[in-house]
Amino acid sequence: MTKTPKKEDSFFDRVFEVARLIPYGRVTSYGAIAEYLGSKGSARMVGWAMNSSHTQKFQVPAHRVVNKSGCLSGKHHFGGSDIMQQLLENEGVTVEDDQIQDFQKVFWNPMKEL
DNA sequence: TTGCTGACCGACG
DNA sequence: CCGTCGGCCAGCA
Repeated sequence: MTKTPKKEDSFFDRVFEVARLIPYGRVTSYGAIAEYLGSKGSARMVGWAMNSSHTQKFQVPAHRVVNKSGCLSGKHHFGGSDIMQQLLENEGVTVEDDQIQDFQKVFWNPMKEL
């Protein structure tokens, strides 16, 4: 038994779960999700989880997750194009120079909303 | 199995 | 103001 559980209550799964809860036209930051999970210092894992998000069967709106500066830090991982920006603008979010405009306005806080 | 890296954040000088 | 470093956890070679 050294192994475990079939139940995947790993840090990653929680990140994906929260990411899926992000409403349309809203964005959040890695630190916000990490803090919501109770590990404020593990913001890196949130970003890493997004990288592994493609391994999940659920579609994870990683394009709605940006760094605390509102900058599309992970846009290079979406396919090498401005797809991330296009998706955000498609949802009504204004993005310029890889940076979200009115970030505070479209910012979605999981701790506050949930 | 061990070790390194990674889409961040905050603090320090 | 800007550059540098540490910390957090999990996947991958």
